[in-house]
Amino acid sequence: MAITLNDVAQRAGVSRSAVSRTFTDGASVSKVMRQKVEDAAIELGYTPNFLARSLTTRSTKLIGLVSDNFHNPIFLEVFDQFTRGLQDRGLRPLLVNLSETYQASSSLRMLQQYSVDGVIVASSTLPPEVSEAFRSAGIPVVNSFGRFSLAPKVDVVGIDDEACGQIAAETLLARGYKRLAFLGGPQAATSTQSRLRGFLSELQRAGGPTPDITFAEAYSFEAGRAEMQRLLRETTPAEAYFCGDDVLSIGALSAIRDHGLRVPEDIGLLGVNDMQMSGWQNINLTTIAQPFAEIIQTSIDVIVDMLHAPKQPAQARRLPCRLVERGTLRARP
Amino acid sequence: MAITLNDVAQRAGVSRSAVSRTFTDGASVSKVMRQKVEDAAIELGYTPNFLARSLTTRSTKLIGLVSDNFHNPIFLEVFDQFTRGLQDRGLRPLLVNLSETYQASSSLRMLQQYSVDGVIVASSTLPPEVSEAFRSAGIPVVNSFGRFSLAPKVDVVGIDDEACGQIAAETLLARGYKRLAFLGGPQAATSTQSRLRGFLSELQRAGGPTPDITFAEAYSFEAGRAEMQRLLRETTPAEAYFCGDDVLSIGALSAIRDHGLRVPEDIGLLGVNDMQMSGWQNINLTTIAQPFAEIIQTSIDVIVDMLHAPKQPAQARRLPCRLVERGTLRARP
DNA sequence: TATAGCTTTGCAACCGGTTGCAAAAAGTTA
DNA sequence: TAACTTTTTGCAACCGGTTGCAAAGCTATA
Repeated sequence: MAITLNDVAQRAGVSRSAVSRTFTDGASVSKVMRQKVEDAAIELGYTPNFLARSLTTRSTKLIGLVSDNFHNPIFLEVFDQFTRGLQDRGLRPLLVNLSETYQASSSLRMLQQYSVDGVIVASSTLPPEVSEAFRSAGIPVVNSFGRFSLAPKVDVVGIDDEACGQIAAETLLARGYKRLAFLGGPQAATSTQSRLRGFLSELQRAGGPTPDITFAEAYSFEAGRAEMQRLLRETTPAEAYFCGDDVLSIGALSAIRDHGLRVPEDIGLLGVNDMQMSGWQNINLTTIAQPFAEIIQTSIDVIVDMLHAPKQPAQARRLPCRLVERGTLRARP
Repeated sequence: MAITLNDVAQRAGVSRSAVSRTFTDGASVSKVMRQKVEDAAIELGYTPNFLARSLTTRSTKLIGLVSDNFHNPIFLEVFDQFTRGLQDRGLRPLLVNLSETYQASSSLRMLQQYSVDGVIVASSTLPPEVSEAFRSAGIPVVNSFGRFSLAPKVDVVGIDDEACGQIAAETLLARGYKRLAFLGGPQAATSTQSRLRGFLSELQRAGGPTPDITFAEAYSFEAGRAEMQRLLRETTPAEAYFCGDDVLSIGALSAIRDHGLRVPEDIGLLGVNDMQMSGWQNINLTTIAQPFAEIIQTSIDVIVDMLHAPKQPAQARRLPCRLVERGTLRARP
């Protein structure tokens, strides 16, 4: 059916090796030979079969892109940037959607069967074991948006969640807020735990108040809204909330407004992520930006390096967050 | 490095064919042989190499999933459902992100090189030629969210955009709106054109008014907001707007509120898509729902059928839309 | 027990490429 | 022109599998 090396060789009247060589850079081919082969190839519409080639070269240029986060709108931006970044480097993302029905363990086997050159685990909620399994199977892996650790078992690129919590504390204190609260993501998520730790330690250091602490069920609009509704109903609300992430904040925002309160006049709100939507004028969320582009770029750089270099000791990289001022916190007094 | 067929054959003391056969269903292997081989395989941790296999079986189970829409939040839901649906059937999505820097033509060559079994083009904005190129290259292809046509050159699964326009007209007329307007997506998008056509024809049939017609630059929040701002500034606004899609509507909504007008009291708004966010209580957009799950499921069914059956004549399938009542249109009088 | 019929097995060729090696060709130098 | 390098080329083996074919092994039948 498809045109193969053989067809081209025959058409050009040369050996198969010659054809192979004209399509392998760095191989030795004379000008005239190259011309003959390329003419024949164009004439027949030949393109080399990458998978057959991979058998001997041991490189497929396939990168497993595995995630369990197909609901938080921020991840569309993440997938956009990952796919473009990989494409720019001639790599191909094989997308894996982890869920209850498709477990991490089967994804490992599957990606092995497809001989992927490497794997990017893009998730802040998957346990480290998922990434570690790839590494122990000998597959280069990087965990994007993973948790920082001093002695990581796999390469991690993410933000400094504790520093993020600190920034939140500094910001809220500087605005003169007195009664503070932490409205975290799912309690089990390590990102939420680290942010809380940083938040608390900075409050303590600065002699600030002890905040109320609650957790939403998930990083989602509904969870944020539900938890804020509960808080408004059952408690005296704080003056300002440091929320687990933006989508959660937006849920909380809707609950506050429905309750007849104003933001930022009655209640202040601070998110994390700076997703596009947070900049929309009808949301206009003050938030701590994750450097998505840098995290993704760095992750790709790391995995590309691993393709060339032999196995290096794993490293965890922390990239800095920064405050994005918008309209859900009152101005400094 | 990795364990191969040979290793297992040697370990089990049998021929390579025997090993291959125990991992190929439908092949002839005796009980004892299977046992021996499986023992050895487990002992060594062997899994067959899918790519090597594909060389002779001519099936990679790889499906190219190509899209140019990595900005509209609705597409995260789309990718979620596509990847799960494909995974459930043992197929692997190779994600392709088309943009100015990565053209459709190079994606065709690339997907050919990876011998994909089929391609799903998920886009309502890409021209039909993109999908057609795959078909003429002999690769099974289905265009999801593509435009309906009576004599399509490739299989298409989408909504009935004209019917969608009709529903919009009926809905707005039934609410007693007199001054209507169409705020479309990009003028070049065929989806926008078809919806406009259905909208106009139904208005005419029912003896309704002639609507104002304008187009936003893109299916995006900013474009919707910018166009609505312009309308509010330069024209007498209509009583109700039928918008190109939900994200556009949300942009328009924000412009209207910023202008000090209320929705639905002063201006009515009707979207298309019913993305998750439209149900959020602070948006609460009345909209015409696309049957995403069905479109995606059908698309996968179609491509799977094509893998087994020889080339059939192309078919365009239209799935029905339905109105989702929320809070941006006034009630029937 | 011989024979026919079915199942199981291994051999060897093949899928579409790459690559080490040695022979052939081309280029240098004297 | 001869001798020596360097470059180009083809052969053949290999990557990790599958599969048609024929031989070997079994079972059933007479």
